[in-house]
Amino acid sequence: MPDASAINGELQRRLKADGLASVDAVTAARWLDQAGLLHDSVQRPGKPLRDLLRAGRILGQRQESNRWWFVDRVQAGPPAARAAQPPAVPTPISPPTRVRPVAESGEAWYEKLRLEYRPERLKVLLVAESPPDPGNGPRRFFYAPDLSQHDNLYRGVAEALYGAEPGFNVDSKVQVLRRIQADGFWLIDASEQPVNHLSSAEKTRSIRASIPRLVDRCVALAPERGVILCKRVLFDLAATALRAAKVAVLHDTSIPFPLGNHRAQFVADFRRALKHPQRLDPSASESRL
DNA sequence: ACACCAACGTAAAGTTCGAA
DNA sequence: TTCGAACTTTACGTTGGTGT
Repeated sequence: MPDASAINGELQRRLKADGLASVDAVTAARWLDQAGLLHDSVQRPGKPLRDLLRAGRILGQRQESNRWWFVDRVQAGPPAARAAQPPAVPTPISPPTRVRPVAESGEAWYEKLRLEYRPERLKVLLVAESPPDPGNGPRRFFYAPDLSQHDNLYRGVAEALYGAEPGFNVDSKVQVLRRIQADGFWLIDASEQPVNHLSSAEKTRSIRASIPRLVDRCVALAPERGVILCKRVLFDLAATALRAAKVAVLHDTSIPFPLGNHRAQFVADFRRALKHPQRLDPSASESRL
């Protein structure tokens, strides 16, 4: 009989040591095998741990809608006592205690710019993937005052909102950002750390891990009309969770990132989303922005 | 232990834009 | 005109979860 207390202790210890908010069942099973606490199955990796998960014996266990199991890091407390709690109840970490392992300086730069353009009255919350990792080049960002050739998201949003107006100049970035702010739009990122330098698999894992916190933030920000997810993978990973949390997602299909030939599609989908009938407050005014 | 199915991960292809 | 960068889409093999 596996020692559930020792297993829970080891999983929480590894999550804390690695600065992770959650871990998938297969990785967790590998940890336990390495620690000599639960021998993993070679043919069916993760199987022994999944049996414990199905029995509801793992602290912080969670099963996604796609049936995949995860173990979340939980707040400090006696593991043995908490392991006996009812199974399959998500135990998310509250935002103030979440581990943020990467240097704050870059993040603070993004956050400062973002806050400069936070609208007084938030109508539509735009969600992007993450701030871009500039590599060795200058930092880039949706809310950065300089317009670079890589400002695809800014160009897409500006085009969608104001591109139909004669004489609209997308190059006046600061003025356009102020107008976006005045019109009640604000952009946040699903992942607060850049993920564009990661492999597609790592990127997906990173975004998926950020979804619970993204949902919390969207609920807290409570945009009047709802959110628009500005990339296909974001819609695929977050739309269901957002709707489950009673956050209105203003489009029913994924919207492509506004890059190159996909910008026209983004603009069309974005404009359609703004006409979406879904509302958080059915009594809200019918007037458009 | 096995079969089945859905979801995932990865590589390759496709598209556009800007620079040379 | 060509090439490379940046990114999405697609196809297909692999993997994970479940029921028996």
